[in-house]
Amino acid sequence: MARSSTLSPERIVDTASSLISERGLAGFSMRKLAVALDVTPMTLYLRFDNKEALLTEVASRNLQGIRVSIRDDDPWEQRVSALATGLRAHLVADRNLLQLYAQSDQISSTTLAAVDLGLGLMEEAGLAGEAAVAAFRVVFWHAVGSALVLAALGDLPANQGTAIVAALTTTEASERTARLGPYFGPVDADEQFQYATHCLVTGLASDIASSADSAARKELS
Amino acid sequence: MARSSTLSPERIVDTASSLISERGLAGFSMRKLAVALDVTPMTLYLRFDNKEALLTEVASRNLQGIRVSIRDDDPWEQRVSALATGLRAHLVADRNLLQLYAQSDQISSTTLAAVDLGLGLMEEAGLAGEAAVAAFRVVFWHAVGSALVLAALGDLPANQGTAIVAALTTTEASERTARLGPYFGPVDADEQFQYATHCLVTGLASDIASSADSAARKELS
DNA sequence: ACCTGAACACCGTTCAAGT
DNA sequence: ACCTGAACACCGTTCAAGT
Repeated sequence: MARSSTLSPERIVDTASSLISERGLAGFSMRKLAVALDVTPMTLYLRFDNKEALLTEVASRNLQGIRVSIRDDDPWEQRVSALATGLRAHLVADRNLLQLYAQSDQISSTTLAAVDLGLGLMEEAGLAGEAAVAAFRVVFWHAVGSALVLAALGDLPANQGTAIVAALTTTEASERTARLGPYFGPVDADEQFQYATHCLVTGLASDIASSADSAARKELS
Repeated sequence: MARSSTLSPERIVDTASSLISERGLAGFSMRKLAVALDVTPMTLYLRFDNKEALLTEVASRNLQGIRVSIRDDDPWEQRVSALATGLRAHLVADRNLLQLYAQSDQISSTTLAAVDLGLGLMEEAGLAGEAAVAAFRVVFWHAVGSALVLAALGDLPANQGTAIVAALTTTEASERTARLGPYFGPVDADEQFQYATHCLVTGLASDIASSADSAARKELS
């Protein structure tokens, strides 16, 4: 009879995930996890090769939950932007876990319903095969990159803003940089992302349109 | 008389920097640094509050070396792309140090000649004040985000490519995703970045142009 | 088969003491 | 003023032994 107390790998990953989410990656240790599960540290090593393997599993499991939904009647640019925003929002939702993704090499090796959605958008724009995948990658990594930047900068955009002003004005700043320095105030990371995404998607659309043109010209000649 | 053996903070930071660069951040410790400097660990704590403060100093010092040069006679889009590419190249140059930047909250608080260059490009495009800074930020964080993505994924794009194919085909993949799965092969990270940068800069240029239009319209009415 | 206690080789950091 | 030895409270991981 399978005792309910049997320590399944799933329960280990679950507990590790909530410990990290609650107290942060820096405060996480195999020993604390063992205490939380009421076992000896060694017991964990019977399920996972080492700490890194366990963390990879935690990251992978958490990323599988990504779901993004967009409104079908919106224009193309807006739907692509919504996809990027949704992806980023999921990654950013839990700072402690995001920190984990950045160390686990696993972002791309998880199943994403969002991948299918994104590929659909690219095919709708007229791209096929490798070109569709390449265009999707641009949007996908844009969202991931923005999330990683946010994680790297921590939760103190105000602090960061003042810091750059200080750096820009103390050193041999050019007239231009000194003049624009004050505008390096606190950034609204979401607003910043929206602007960047708008530019990226606009550029992507125009690139797709112009390569469709040149393909059409090629067919005529 | 100042003995040459006096342990300056600079020498500590220098040694820490090369230890991390050579053997990686994971293998770095205050004790090993102390051995390398032939002092007691405690001596380091007389100069720095703790390990984190020392690492922040290392990151900050390394980022101050960023220099990007672009060709003045290239078209605007190309120069902006070159700026982004140069920034990213510097960040990516040393993987071990990049890992460090991602943890140090310091990317933006260092002096960058590149900042001045980027701001100049935005003013040249007709942007002023806050709008110039916002546009520059888009390009800057695009480069940083891409570098962080690269660091997060490690040096194994081939591996990563096959992993996503496996994930896409094993699960309930839609017809579309299964069909496009094979195109998720190994990615050339630099090529990927070039494409994304091209889209971003194209979109930025068109956004600048269209807001100049609407500003002109406003002035006429 | 599954789990444990004790140990090894490390950490970051601090104390009281030396010169 | 500047540096040290010894210690504290942790780590990840492994061994040999238990049931």
